[in-house]
Amino acid sequence: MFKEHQSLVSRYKKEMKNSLAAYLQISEEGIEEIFSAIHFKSYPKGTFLVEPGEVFNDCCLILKGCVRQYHLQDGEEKTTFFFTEDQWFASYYSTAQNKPVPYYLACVEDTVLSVMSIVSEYELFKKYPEFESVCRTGIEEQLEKYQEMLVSFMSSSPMQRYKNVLENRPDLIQRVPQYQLASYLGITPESLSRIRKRISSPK
Amino acid sequence: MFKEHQSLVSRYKKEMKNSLAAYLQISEEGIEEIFSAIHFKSYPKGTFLVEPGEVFNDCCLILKGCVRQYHLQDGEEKTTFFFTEDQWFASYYSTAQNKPVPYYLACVEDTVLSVMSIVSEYELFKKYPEFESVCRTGIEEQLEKYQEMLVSFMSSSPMQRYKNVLENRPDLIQRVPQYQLASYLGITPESLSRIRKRISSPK
DNA sequence: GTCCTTTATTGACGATGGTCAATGACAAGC
DNA sequence: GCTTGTCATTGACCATCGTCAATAAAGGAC
Repeated sequence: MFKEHQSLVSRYKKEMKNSLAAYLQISEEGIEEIFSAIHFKSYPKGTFLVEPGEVFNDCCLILKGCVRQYHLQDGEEKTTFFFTEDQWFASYYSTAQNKPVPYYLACVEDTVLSVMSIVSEYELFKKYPEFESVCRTGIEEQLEKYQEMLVSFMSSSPMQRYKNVLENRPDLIQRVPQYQLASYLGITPESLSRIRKRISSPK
Repeated sequence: MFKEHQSLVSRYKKEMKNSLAAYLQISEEGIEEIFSAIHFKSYPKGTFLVEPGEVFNDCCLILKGCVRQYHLQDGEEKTTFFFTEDQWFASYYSTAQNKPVPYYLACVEDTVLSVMSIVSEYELFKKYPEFESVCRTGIEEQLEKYQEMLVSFMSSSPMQRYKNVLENRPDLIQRVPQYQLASYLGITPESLSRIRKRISSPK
């Protein structure tokens, strides 16, 4: 683990425990048991969390850093998501069906995650229905978010999509190489370059 | 309710009760209570289930028919989803936050739904954790499905998207007017028409 | 620092999509 | 039957995107 991550992690641990206690009206031991199923991990830039062909069994929350999801299509990288601070990801399908995922998850930056295996999650759900409730609500929110992303993507042009990113996730443009951002917008790096030009010098 | 829907509905009711009993290891009365919160409704083609500005409080499963989600953007209809048999939809965000939805849900055909209000759902969750578990799993599946849709949409061209529909939901092409399908694919009716031509007569 | 790889930009050109207008096909209402 | 309105198709024209190639800029390794 990186030196600069060690103090971060101990802070995150405290925060996480406080959040658990705030959201769950259960016994101290319950909180403790759930907390002990959470692992804090630190990865250097470039690390793959999972690669095509592997089963992905974890639910990961980003505490610091950035993770990119992409797959190869005819030799081309297609970037589909950038996860950053406070966003989480998992593949319930891969875990439940024991099927490999078709994509890479790669750290775009040095990254700190809190990780819980889906199996522990399910065991804890049985034991603490209230924990299941909190997680279910989180999943509902995530579902809503993905629906909105889909709607937004379907009903806008590449230029509008770039402007959306500028508006809603301006940090991404600094953090992420442009060719990755381009495929995230569904276009080629050349087109993104021209869109940026068109925006900066509108005739 | 349509005459031809009445016998359908009584069949669906039986099926639904059987499914509940199969998935939930709880008392007869529990099943009965959950079942009684489900309402079966039949709507003629053209009915709006919800319109922009209204709060949407239900979780709807399509037993028969087709529902289209769309919104207006600069006066243009943007179709974002077609829900058909065995698919369900809800807006947990709208219900939980008491915020209006920004879209229409309109029946493209005469449609039969099973409906449960989200409020009853949450009450039943408290009473029957096992019911919550089953629903959570359903939501996880839905989340996974939307992620895949998003990935598929992001990484394919209009022509590929049309071919995907041909492949995966061929019925849609018969059931739905082409101008609605076009905006579902993110293009204009004219472009869809040309894509169809290109496919049918490849030079 | 230099070298080398990766990434970003630019130009040229063909393919595709958007727009507008005209036409054709079809169904509903009278 | 005719009319009307809706939807689908086609053509013309321009904007944008993809592709390929060349060049410039940035970042790492040494």
